[in-house]
Amino acid sequence: MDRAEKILNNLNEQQKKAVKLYKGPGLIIAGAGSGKTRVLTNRIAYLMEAYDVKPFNILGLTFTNKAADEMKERVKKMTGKNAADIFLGTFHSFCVRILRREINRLDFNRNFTIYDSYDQKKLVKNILKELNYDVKKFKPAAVLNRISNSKNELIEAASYKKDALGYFEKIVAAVYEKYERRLKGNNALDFDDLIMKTVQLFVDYPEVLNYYQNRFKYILIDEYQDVNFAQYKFAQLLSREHKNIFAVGDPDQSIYAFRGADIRNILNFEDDYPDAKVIKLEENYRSHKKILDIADNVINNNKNRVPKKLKAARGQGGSVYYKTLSTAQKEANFIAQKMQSLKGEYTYNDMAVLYRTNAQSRQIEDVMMKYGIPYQIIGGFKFYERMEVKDILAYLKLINNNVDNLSFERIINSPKRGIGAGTLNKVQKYAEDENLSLLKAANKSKANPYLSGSYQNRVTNFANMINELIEINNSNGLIELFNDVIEKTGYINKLKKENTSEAERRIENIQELYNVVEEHIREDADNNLSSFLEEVSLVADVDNLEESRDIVTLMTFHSAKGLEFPVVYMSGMEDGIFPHANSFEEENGIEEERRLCYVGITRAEDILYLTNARMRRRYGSAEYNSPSKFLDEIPFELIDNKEEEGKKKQKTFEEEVEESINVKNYNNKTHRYKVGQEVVHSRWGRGEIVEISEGNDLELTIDFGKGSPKTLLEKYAPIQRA
DNA sequence: AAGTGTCACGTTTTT
DNA sequence: CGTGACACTT
Repeated sequence: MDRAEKILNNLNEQQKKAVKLYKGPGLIIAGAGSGKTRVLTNRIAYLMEAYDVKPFNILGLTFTNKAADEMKERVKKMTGKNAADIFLGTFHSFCVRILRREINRLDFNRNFTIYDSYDQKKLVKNILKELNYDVKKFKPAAVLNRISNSKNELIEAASYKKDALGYFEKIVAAVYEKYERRLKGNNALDFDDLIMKTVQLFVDYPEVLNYYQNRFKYILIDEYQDVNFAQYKFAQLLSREHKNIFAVGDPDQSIYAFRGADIRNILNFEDDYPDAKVIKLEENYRSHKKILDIADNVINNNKNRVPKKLKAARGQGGSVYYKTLSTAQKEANFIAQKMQSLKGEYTYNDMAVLYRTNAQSRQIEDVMMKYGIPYQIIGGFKFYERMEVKDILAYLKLINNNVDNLSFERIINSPKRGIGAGTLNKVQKYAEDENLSLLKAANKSKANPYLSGSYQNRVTNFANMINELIEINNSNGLIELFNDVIEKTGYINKLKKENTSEAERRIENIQELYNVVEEHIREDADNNLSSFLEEVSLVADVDNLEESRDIVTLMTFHSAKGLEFPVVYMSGMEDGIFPHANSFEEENGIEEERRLCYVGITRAEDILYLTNARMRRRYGSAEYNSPSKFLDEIPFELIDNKEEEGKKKQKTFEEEVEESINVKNYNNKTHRYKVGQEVVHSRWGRGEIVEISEGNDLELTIDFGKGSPKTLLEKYAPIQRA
């Protein structure tokens, strides 16, 4: 059997048809778990083996690096070494690659900085203030949202202004214009620019478009249901010449409307590409039938949808449980208990907890710790949002792009060097007078008339330090640069002097960032500052998913797309949480939430838990939600534990609360322990409380039967009531 | 300039 | 409940 034939092995008929598509547009409607990654990777391999397509003529676009890396790995396995020449990456990373080569045409410099949402918000806020708008009345986030949406629709500042009718729109228009000028001045692009500017380049410079059209003759796009207008246009332009566009997606899994994804892009594919071959993959290899039936019942409530029904290749079996708990706390406890009892039959990395908002992760995390269940949180881990990490990155950004004024502002007095807001203001004023970047202005501080002598010195010293680091970057590698940034800024030294546990954590985070640098060099064999910053800017949370250790995964429904787990816990199934209250007024909001629910259900292979709480705390105060309307859409007979639940007399809410708390009053709070009570500790096992004392914190003395009784702080001890 | 205290406000979801 | 913005003090 030759290699091309081998690629078709173990594929079903529809998959084979898809993989064998050669030229012309193709649309693969791939239901959840129908092997879409397999089709994508096998088609890439098949193009090379059967049709002798050169790897460097193939472009594969995904939404996360993780998806791209997985595909790369699989293609490599099937075809051998030449897979390295295929461009497989995210829309954003591909666009950055083009822009690094071509952006000088748009009057930017190649070493542009990529601003993240935090930077963007800061910039918008500065501009609102400069334009004398009240930031409390006109929220930077809201203004930024409008700007971002416009960019996703390829609407430039000038044309936004033309159509701006309302009062708010006019303000947005003014900010948008200034925002664009500021970005250009800082030689920076925001996320949305990465796509928009590339499209602009293609439209304005036909020779550029022509080059990339001929370079990438075969284009494959994953998650096509989630492309926004800019990405849609981008793909259309790039494929216009050779028409070899192969789009894979599932309209029922479109969940990114809030960032401009437009489901019509996939629904209208055949209008855009009239001779498109359309293939449907409806065989699901992931989930047991019961789970698919539930998913099917839920998604069927969407009106705006092309009917489709998945067939369960795995057949009957699978379990679905539904449990309501009195509080979110108990819901988390319930999940942890079920995890422990499934452990053995399943491993921890077979299990995932999904929730609608990141804020919900906290109480689940607490309980995981309490039970000693190892876990990872996707997205809640805001490493790159930590102050110290952002500071060090700001140094690196300024070194890489000397006109990046936003980074300059961030670090000129961090760590503290006696340059406060007043002095910064004077540097800015001088920079404006002389039309200089802040760093250039700082370099000329001796001539700055606004600054007195001692402040001239402080600013000059700072500028000199940056100059030195720029020199170091020119002649040394990344590691040396990183070490010198730490050294010359005295960043870690100053933290050490603080001698607090908080400072200790900061130092650890900086060391972690150092590890990221090392790993970047190791994996990409790339010792270049610009590529490091790019990688750091374009990582998705889910890219850091740990799969080799035996740990449970906690993440949002959104992050879970594309993943699968034998055991899935869908938590917070409550109206207002999921579907989220904000979706109630949005047009098609509920349908989008329902698709998200569908995504959640179809992550499960064997066992699905649906849980909710009657009471949960938000902003510190109690909130009472009724069960999610999506639960009503699941036929009763598909729930496995209904009898058990039915037999047991439902306790009233008050009874359950009574049972769980209120043993003794303490600091105006209720707690759950009393002397003589049995508890279980995650490490020492069963024990009895022999003493309770009330210092600043509640202390429990517990006798575990071996050795002397141990005194533990209630708020940290990994214990629960037996 | 830097440190401390008080108050309002927020949470969808993310490349 | 936390965070962050701003006012006030040193």
